[in-house]
Amino acid sequence: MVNGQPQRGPTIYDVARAAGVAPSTVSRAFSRPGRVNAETAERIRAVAEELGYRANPLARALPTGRTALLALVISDVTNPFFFDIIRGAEEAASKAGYTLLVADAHESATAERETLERMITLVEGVVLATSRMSDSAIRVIAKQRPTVVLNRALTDVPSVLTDNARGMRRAVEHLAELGHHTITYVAGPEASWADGMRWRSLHDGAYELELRSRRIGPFPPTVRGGRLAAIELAAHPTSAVVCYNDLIAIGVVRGLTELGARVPAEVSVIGFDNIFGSDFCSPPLTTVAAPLRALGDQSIKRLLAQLRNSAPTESRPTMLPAQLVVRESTARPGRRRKAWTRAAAVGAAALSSADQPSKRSPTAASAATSPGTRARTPE
Amino acid sequence: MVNGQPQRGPTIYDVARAAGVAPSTVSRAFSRPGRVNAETAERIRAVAEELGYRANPLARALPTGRTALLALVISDVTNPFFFDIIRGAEEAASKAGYTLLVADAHESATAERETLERMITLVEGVVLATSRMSDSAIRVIAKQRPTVVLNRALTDVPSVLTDNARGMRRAVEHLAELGHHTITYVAGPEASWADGMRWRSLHDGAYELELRSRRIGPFPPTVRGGRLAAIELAAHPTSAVVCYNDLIAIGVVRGLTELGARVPAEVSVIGFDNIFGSDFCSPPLTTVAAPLRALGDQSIKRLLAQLRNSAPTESRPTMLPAQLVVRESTARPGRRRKAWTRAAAVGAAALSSADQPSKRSPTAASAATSPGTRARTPE
DNA sequence: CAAGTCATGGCAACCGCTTGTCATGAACGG
DNA sequence: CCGTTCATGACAAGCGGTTGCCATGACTTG
Repeated sequence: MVNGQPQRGPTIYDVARAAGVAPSTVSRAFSRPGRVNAETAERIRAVAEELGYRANPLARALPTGRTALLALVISDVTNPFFFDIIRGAEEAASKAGYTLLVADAHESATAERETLERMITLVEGVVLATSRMSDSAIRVIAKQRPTVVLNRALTDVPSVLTDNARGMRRAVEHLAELGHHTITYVAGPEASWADGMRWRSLHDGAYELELRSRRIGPFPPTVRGGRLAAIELAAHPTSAVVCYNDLIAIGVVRGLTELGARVPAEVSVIGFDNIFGSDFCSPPLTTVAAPLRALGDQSIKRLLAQLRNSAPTESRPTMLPAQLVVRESTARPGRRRKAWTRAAAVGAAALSSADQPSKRSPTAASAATSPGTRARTPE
Repeated sequence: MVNGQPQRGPTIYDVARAAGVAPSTVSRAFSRPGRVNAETAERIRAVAEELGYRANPLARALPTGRTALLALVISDVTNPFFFDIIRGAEEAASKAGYTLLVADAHESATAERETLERMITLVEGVVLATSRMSDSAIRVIAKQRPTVVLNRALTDVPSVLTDNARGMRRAVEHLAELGHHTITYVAGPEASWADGMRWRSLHDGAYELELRSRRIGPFPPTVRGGRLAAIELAAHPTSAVVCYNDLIAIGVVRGLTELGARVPAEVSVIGFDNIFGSDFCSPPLTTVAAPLRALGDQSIKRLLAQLRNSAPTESRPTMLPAQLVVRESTARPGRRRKAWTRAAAVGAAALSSADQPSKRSPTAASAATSPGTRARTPE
């Protein structure tokens, strides 16, 4: 395009003139089905088509406030956790005739607020996925536009949650069954509501099953954060680790491996969310799968319900089930536990020995065997 | 919030009344710095602050056309390829005071066109990343709004590209150095411009280095697509495979492994893009790294330049360098090539034997060893 | 046949901000 | 002392739709 100004197309006035009716009639022909004589409407539609008329969403939104835009604020685009959430949300939104504005908060409450500030006036509703903002900041938002929070509970603000408690419970049971006695929780961001929830559930579950639990962290919810955690883990070894999320878990596995610990032979690691990549990392991660797509879908649906009813429909949180996916990062505890800790204590980048493939029974039917793999790390 | 209608805040009229000036003066106090007496402006600003006045972007955009919105259309949110592109783009956009609208085309030209249709009137400019639309469809878009295409060349439409040719050349050289004689290219979507480009470069490079090349596909650019490709590869074995992208490469590796072929001992696999996950899959992928972040950043910058100059500034494509990242999915060709093909021919889900860890020299200094890993696949 | 209904289309007033144009008066120069 | 110039602020016309209300005329009904 040549000129800088956005091109303006034909307006209802042009259509009206061409069709020999009033602009208001053109408007109604489109937005108010029965309000206009069928034949007239048809004629108008034909003329509009011919002229290439396209309603200007801005102009429409100005008097009505209906922008047909919904915002989905996520804490980090770079986190695969949000893939399917976005997908689910996008689908639900566009099916309802809305366009989704995806905004990234860069894991920062400030950035989140600023971004929100910028687009709140533009959208009809907001989904805050894994928000890093304070409760009160969220309430400020909720006062301006219908709001739904994802993976966070907040009185008076509708929310959709994963059943972390049950998921975590299953993870703990799994480890208990394998024979572990102590579980270490690798914590994620302090600002994360889910993090507190998960830790509490682990703690309670462990208590009931008579296991010991401890917690380290917080760590950034990234692969890098997980590797940091691995170093700390090396200092105080356990046989079983549950991580805030898969990203951390992947980092932990890699970090431990580099430090010479074998996963799962010496340390079992469980992640959370079942993100893209958790099945093809090495070893494939045992993880508590979040219903990602459904989370996105449901949060938009709740938002739409609110938009329609013009009142926060019953504010009980929507609770979606989690599911333990057992892969190959967990096994019964071995005994060579001290070996790698010492190695780690000595130096950094490991000089371990573990060479024979781990022996554990595959959890599912199919059982092809793959060659070993090295753990070099070109970060 | 209680009422359904988006809340309307104070307007310039309210501010004007409270400050005892005309609305136009309030408007200018904000948008036209020197146009209003400094003291008056200060007073207005104070009153506005006190009233909590926030300019309504819609109302502002209506007469001016300046929505401060930019669209980034990507072919699939679920593809990690776009992570850092989005990041880079988002950053560049918000630094320039624009908000980025990220839209997903679901790998479909139709969906892409529809989405675009819906938001083109809303945005000031468009970046088409890895578009699946036809050239002519893109030109139609470009006629309506300033447009930049990413990873695609198109006369008259500014573009930013990765130097695929050179990257592919490096990949081919790498395989040649290792001693491979034939290279199979696993093709991605036919609608992808980059796909054609990559294949051509591979073909040419192979020719010059006196290797043989062939091509299979197209396959969907997903892990799943890669596994499909693996089956086809099993029918016509080669020692070296270059894939359209990392996702396919990961799928190929997994598929081959399940079929009983050892990677890289029997088959070397190279991916493209260096996406999230390509470093922690098993084995870590040798890949041609695209400058993802820079791609996002540069495409927005070009778009902004166009927006400012109100004319497509010099239309030479911006070319960004690619880089071969050698990890562990490539090695010199082995001889047991026939083994896995037969196995594959026999049945599907593999029953291979390969058990001893592969032996190859790590490419970099550090060299910790990890235990073997199973290839079960809970898809 | 008069009065009441109803379907249909037009008029005009917004929505909130931008901006071209003009009025006003102070400062300034000759 | 008068005519210019300039800074400042107000007026009002849009931008492109939406929508409440009214006018018109056809049709129904008693």
